[in-house]
Amino acid sequence: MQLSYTEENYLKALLKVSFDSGSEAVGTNELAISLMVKPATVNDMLKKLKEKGLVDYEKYGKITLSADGKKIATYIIRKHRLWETFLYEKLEFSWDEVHDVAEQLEHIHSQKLVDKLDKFLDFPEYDPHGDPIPNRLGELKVQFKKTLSEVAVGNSCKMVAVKDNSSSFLQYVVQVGLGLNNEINVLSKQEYDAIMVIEVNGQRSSVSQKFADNIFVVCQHCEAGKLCPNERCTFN
Amino acid sequence: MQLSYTEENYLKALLKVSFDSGSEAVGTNELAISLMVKPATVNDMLKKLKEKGLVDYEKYGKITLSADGKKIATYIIRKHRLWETFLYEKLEFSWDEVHDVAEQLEHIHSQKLVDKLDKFLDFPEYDPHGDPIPNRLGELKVQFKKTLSEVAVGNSCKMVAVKDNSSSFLQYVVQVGLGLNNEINVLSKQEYDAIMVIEVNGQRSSVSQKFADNIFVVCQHCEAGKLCPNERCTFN
DNA sequence: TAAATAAGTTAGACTAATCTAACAAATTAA
DNA sequence: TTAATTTGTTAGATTAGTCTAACTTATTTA
Repeated sequence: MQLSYTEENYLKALLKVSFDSGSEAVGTNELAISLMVKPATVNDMLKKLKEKGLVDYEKYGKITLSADGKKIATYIIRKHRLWETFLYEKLEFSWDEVHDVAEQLEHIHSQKLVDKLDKFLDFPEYDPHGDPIPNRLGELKVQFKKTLSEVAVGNSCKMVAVKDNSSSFLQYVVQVGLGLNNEINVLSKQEYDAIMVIEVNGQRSSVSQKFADNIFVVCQHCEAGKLCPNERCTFN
Repeated sequence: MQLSYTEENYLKALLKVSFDSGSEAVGTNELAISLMVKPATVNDMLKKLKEKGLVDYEKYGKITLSADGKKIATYIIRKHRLWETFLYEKLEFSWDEVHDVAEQLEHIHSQKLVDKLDKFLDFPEYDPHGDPIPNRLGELKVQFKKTLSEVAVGNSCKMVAVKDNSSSFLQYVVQVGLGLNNEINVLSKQEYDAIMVIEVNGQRSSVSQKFADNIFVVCQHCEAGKLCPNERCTFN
């Protein structure tokens, strides 16, 4: 089934929104905001995607991806993250530049291209933002991660990914001296507005709740994909 | 000016048809055949492209690219050929597989991507089919080449490019034992239907006029981009 | 629980890219 | 130099993706 650029984007958005919101079921408005179109437009497209068996959806009900739809959406995520990795690793794009170009490249139709790119990159497991790359079968590593905002004062943690992939956010992250696998010490936290003082490589910065919500971390003793062996770890 | 996928394809086709036909000016029908749409469709698009100042065109007259149009078309060719080179050199695609994927990749919009890809490939001058790759300024190497069908019996020549980039043709070329920079001896030629017997690396094959029309060659003494110093060379 | 608000749907319109069928102009050939 | 043929144009229709404005259903809250 050959889908249009737009249809692919709807499936991808559906997967992403359900990831971010934590719940399988997604609403029309939510999706419209994510895709930057009007709810009416989403409604029209939903009918088409339902017709094609890619979403499960009843009038006035919540939207979920069908098994087929999920497979396709995951494949698009795979392509997106492989391209990001290519741009970053091979073409020396910076962290904050890769997302927008990958948004285009993810829609190239060629199974062979994806497989060969994967091999060329030596089967990477994570993209430059720390997000796991689905494998050929659509499986992806589950990380036991929290957001920085959940870390208690006095604890330290390791940054493993970012939630927001926008250029402006990523540039800010770099400005704070932060990068993947860096250790972060949480020195203090305002009760009123949750502003945190953090320390990274000796550099102290104050960051907002919004900022901390977009940084994913694990306990520095944790290994990716496993529960931390440290009994006192607050991340399990 | 951000052009659509389709508009870009019209400009590219215009450049390609005028290359192939040898004349700047192109007709509606010719273009329609090249793009595999109906003449009426071409006519509609031409009005739009004229509106945007990308083609010069009067009712019932011939079509030519404007300076702006030519620049854009050349840039698309540049992207196409760089991607072909990437697929062939880095991802180990075969000769006949690169074209179709490059047809998609050429429409990715990112100046930075093109420049970085160019650098990554070490500024290649020719693509896997022997076609010259326009540089950043849109300049491209001119080759003093002929088609195999123009070579007289008893002469030998060197294959430098193919005209037809289709998978089926390229597979046939490989089958004949032929590749870029191979020497070809023209052993005989039928007067009636121009069928040629050629020899490549000791392998003899009979090839049709159509085949020979799609193989570009130079005298084996010629250097690309220069007139051959050999006075008896029939290629100058 | 009834009114207010939020969420979702429908009808009707627009644009881009395409088509078919009919028509007009230009070129070629008898 | 007219008729036949080729080439190019126009009008009207279609599909995909989007919109606005008006409407309906569901949820929240006073």
